[in-house]
Amino acid sequence: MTEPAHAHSFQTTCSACALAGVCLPIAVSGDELELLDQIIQRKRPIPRNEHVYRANETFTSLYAVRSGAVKSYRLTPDGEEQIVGFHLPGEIFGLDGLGQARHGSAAVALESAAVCEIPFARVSELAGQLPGVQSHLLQLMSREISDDQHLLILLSKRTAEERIASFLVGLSSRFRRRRLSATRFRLPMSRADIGNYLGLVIETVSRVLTRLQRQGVLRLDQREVEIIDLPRLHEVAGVAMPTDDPCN
Amino acid sequence: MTEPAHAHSFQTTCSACALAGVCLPIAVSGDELELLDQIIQRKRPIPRNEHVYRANETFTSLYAVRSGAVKSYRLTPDGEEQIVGFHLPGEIFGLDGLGQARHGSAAVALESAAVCEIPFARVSELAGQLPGVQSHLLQLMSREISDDQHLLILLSKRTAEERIASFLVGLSSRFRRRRLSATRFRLPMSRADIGNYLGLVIETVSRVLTRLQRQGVLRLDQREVEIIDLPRLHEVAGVAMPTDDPCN
DNA sequence: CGACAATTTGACTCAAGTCAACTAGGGTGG
DNA sequence: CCACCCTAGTTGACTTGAGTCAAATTGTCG
Repeated sequence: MTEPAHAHSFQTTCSACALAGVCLPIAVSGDELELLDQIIQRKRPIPRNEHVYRANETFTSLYAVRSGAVKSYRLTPDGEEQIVGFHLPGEIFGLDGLGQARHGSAAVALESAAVCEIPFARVSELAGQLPGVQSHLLQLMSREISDDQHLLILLSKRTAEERIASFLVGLSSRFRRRRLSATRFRLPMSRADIGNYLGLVIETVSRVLTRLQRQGVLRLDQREVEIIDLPRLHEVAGVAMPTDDPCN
Repeated sequence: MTEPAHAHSFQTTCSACALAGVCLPIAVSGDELELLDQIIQRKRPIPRNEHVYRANETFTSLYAVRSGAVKSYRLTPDGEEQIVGFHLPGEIFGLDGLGQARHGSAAVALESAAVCEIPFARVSELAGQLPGVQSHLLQLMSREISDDQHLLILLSKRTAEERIASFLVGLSSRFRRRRLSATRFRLPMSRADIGNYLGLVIETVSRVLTRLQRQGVLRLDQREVEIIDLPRLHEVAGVAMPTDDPCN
């Protein structure tokens, strides 16, 4: 929006980005990537609690997280928020309002975050020409559907302990994918956010976490997590989490 | 699969179909529709409990319900099924495995059903040429995302009563869209399916339904529903259901 | 007509929610 | 540098909505 004509303001090109291979261009090669690179805008950092977009705003762009973390949520009819996803570096968000003209959800930075903005009109054009982009787009959307459906299963059939274990396992593999430690990381979201996402009250989240800690499965210090016994955590989870399950 | 070379075996063309305007071609016009018509295959009726596709089968086609009803479900890691959607005449299903090579869910007929099969490779081609098709495809997927997220909210924050009321309200508007009665219809699914979908046990479904009946909100006779006080039902629901909420 | 499947109803249980203190950090301003 | 406050998180005691188990009822179909 407030981006100057010369869009490449903040940092590298896609090909030089540390997140290449995690992010959008994964299925895109050579000159395709170059084209893409020209339409992606790197926005200045977004401070904690600031919105990337709000529910009902006109849909113009997809976004990729470069650093920090973002949550997206919907408003329930009674005005509460329901978090529908957390987005870590290298992940794309904002797909929801894609067919519609407006966003159905809102996205807000959990901590100071940098995002790339990808004007959809341009991607759409590209998609017409490059089947790689087209199919990658569809892949992203179907992954989103998959993720939501995994979460559905979690919410409709799983106990508090299973939900939280799954959640942590899921985070763990997302960190691993970025070649960060899968067993030691910092939670970018509050207990309240975790609870909201998993359909639990904050007290329950807290209790389950301390229980897992007492059982020696993990160690917690504030938002720092160390998973001591990952196999055990998998067992407790029983079910795979969104975005970490290769078999879709 | 077993379809003869001459694909147009069962019934009309899209333009003559009673469901035109509800189904896929809604955003497609004139000769586009004709093209589409040539790639859609009308399969012979699928008997109750027979699968349209199974989880993990290679993804080849989208499907549209012509008559009857279909549910799609995922298998949880412990082998139970989690229903993720019900599909009524005029609705498209099978979008889930779209980006992936395989279906993540399975689809099975709830009652004897007729479906149209839409080979995706052909649609994909078309989409490259006709932006109308392309954008309609995206629209379908984002509606699916929306629907799943509505269901998420339902499951994570709502009481049994609210879930069931929402479910009925949702069905009601889907019947209305087909220009059928919004207040008198037959449930195509069992109580067990409703419960599974809404994250409730069958006994709870039954109890809530009888309670709503006692309160004079609706009348039930087996699977026949008559909604006596739709506004009241809306109130009880508190939240809108998947696929009936125009504001995405 | 029997057998099986689907649904309803009742009695009891329990996982998670509610309410209410309490604790620990993390700033901020004097 | 410290007193203070504010937010995030933890813990305990109690309540409750929905699940479990069990039995009765109704519908369906060979």
